[in-house]
Amino acid sequence: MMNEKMGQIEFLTDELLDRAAECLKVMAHPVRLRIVNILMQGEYAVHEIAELCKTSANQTCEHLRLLKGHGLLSSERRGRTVYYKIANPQLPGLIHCIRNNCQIETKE
Amino acid sequence: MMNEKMGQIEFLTDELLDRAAECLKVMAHPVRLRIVNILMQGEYAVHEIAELCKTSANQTCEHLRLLKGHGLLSSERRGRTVYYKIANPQLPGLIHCIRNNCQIETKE
DNA sequence: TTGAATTATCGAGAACTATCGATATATTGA
DNA sequence: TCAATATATCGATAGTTCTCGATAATTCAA
Repeated sequence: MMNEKMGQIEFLTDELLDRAAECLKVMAHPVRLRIVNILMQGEYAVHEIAELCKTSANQTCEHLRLLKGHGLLSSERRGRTVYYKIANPQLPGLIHCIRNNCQIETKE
Repeated sequence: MMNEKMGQIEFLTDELLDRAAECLKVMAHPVRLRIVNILMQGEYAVHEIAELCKTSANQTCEHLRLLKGHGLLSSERRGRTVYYKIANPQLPGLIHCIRNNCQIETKE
């Protein structure tokens, strides 16, 4: 069926698509995008992130936990403060790409 | 607070982050990623897409409707067949970027 | 006009995600 | 030890998304 259409463009594997969808689901939240955008400048404490994102401490923790759980961030405690930073080097590239390609109309 | 950290990297606006998150939510599904990946090769009929994605006709229609509703795809009926194609020129770039940057471990 | 093919929509239930308040844990300093 | 600060977790609720079967709409051909 439609063999003439095949060729030129690569077909992604199911496994890659599953992983990509999973990754996108994690990123598909305005606060989590904001967190990653902030952390592109360096390491920040949870309370600093919460303040910059205007979200409660516990919500901030949950977002951070999710991002960390997917290997996107890492954390380090120093005293009673926990600092988060970007752990996955691909993340800034993804953010730049989203910035350039997600200027898409929002409707349903 | 932490003024010394500001600078170098751009801060995205809330509005852009909201739109980006919305866009990512639409893309954050393996079948919808597959559909876009398929349509990067050209125009396809609904039943062809369903077959290639191994999904039922009605589910395929719903995914297509969602993607079309966000301006990512467009459709054209010829006879009793409806053909879909990519409507947003940014989409292939986003797919390439996802392909390159979403090689991320899947866990919780 | 009837039936088949193709696409689209609808409704219900399941599964998942977000949010919030309450509470727990960890660390420091008085 | 006690209180304060900072972070993390828990449980309930609300909201969203997914999936599936049923049904509707459109078009063509017999």
